[in-house]
Amino acid sequence: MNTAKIPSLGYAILGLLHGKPSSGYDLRKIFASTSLGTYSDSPGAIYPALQRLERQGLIRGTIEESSGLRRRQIFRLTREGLAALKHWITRPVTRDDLEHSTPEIMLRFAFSEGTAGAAASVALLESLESALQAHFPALKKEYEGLKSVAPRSGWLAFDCGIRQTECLLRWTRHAIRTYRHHKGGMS
Amino acid sequence: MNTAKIPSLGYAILGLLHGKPSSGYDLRKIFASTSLGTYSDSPGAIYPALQRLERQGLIRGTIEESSGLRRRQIFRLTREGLAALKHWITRPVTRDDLEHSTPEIMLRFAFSEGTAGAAASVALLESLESALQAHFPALKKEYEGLKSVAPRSGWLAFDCGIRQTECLLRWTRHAIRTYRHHKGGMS
DNA sequence: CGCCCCATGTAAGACGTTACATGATTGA
DNA sequence: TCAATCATGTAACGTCTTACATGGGGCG
Repeated sequence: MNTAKIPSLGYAILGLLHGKPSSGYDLRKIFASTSLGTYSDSPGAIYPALQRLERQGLIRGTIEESSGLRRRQIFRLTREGLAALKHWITRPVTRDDLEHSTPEIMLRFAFSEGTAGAAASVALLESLESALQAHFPALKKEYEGLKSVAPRSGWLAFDCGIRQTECLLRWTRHAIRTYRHHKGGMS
Repeated sequence: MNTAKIPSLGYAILGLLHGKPSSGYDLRKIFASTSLGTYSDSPGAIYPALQRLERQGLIRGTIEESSGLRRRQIFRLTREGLAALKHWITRPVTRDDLEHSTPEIMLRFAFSEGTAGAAASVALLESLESALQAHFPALKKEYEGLKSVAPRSGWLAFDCGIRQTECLLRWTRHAIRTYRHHKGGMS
């Protein structure tokens, strides 16, 4: 398998293209108008990213001549691109994922059902739940150590992190229940 | 005023140095052992950052000869550095802050009390609260639009974002109450 | 005609990552 | 003496940001 690293923006693009083949301009509009991970809508980020993905064989662009407007290139996922997307979505959540990029986990989950099916969504959620449970005691312990030495605003900020983690865990369980409840309705 | 942009890591360093003058190695250990924003502990990030900050006149390093070990350079904030740190902390929270970097707001708050005093901490919290309140309706509206068209995992992921925002707002109010309750005890 | 929207790109620079290099001291 | 730890740094590389460039089409 091609193991070149793909940045978060790359996966966002792959996920969007899987949903609907689009041009670079279309993608820019999506990034500009929605709070999808809040990636930049700047051409200097998106067009080079598309070039990289095409060079890696994960997407393929075809020029659309039909309409009267200027040349428009529509990109589609290749088989390899779909495989890379699925691989990214289905791999288990690690402690590292948790500490460095919760938003990226959410991006993975957002694309999971349409790309890999509801079973993969649930698997990702369960992986996230257990990673959170494993991570939580260490967080609490660091908090206890901090509370005695840090200024008030320091431990309060840490408290915010703990609350957000608890909130995330509650959401995870809620999402799992949502899937279990009406288990039908796969796309 | 010197308006060169300072990246998030730069402010993290300024805040830590304000708390306690340290060497690059000390800072690396702090980043490696605590979950302070989860910055990298790699020398390739920290030493260049220290050089930049010194070039900008925000910190000054003095070589410590005393102990038998290898040359150690201890960095301290300059007056300009303290001013830059205060300026960063006391500026109001914008919608842009909210969308792109909640962790950075938390870093600002964590350093606020020790750097600019409890009054600045409360001001930052109040600014955050009003920014969150202003941002919330738009979030909800986007959610309503999404719910009808996106796959389940898509709107569930968005729901997570909403819950986290609510959680952050609750924490903000809790933190404000904490300050109001025993208003004494400034550092 | 001038202006804005569509649509694509490039160039320069900043920042972080990974990996490597260096050298001194302490302890087995 | 060999390894680990303290302590600092550099080099190559990839990616993102900001700003600029280009060019067709519709509209007033």
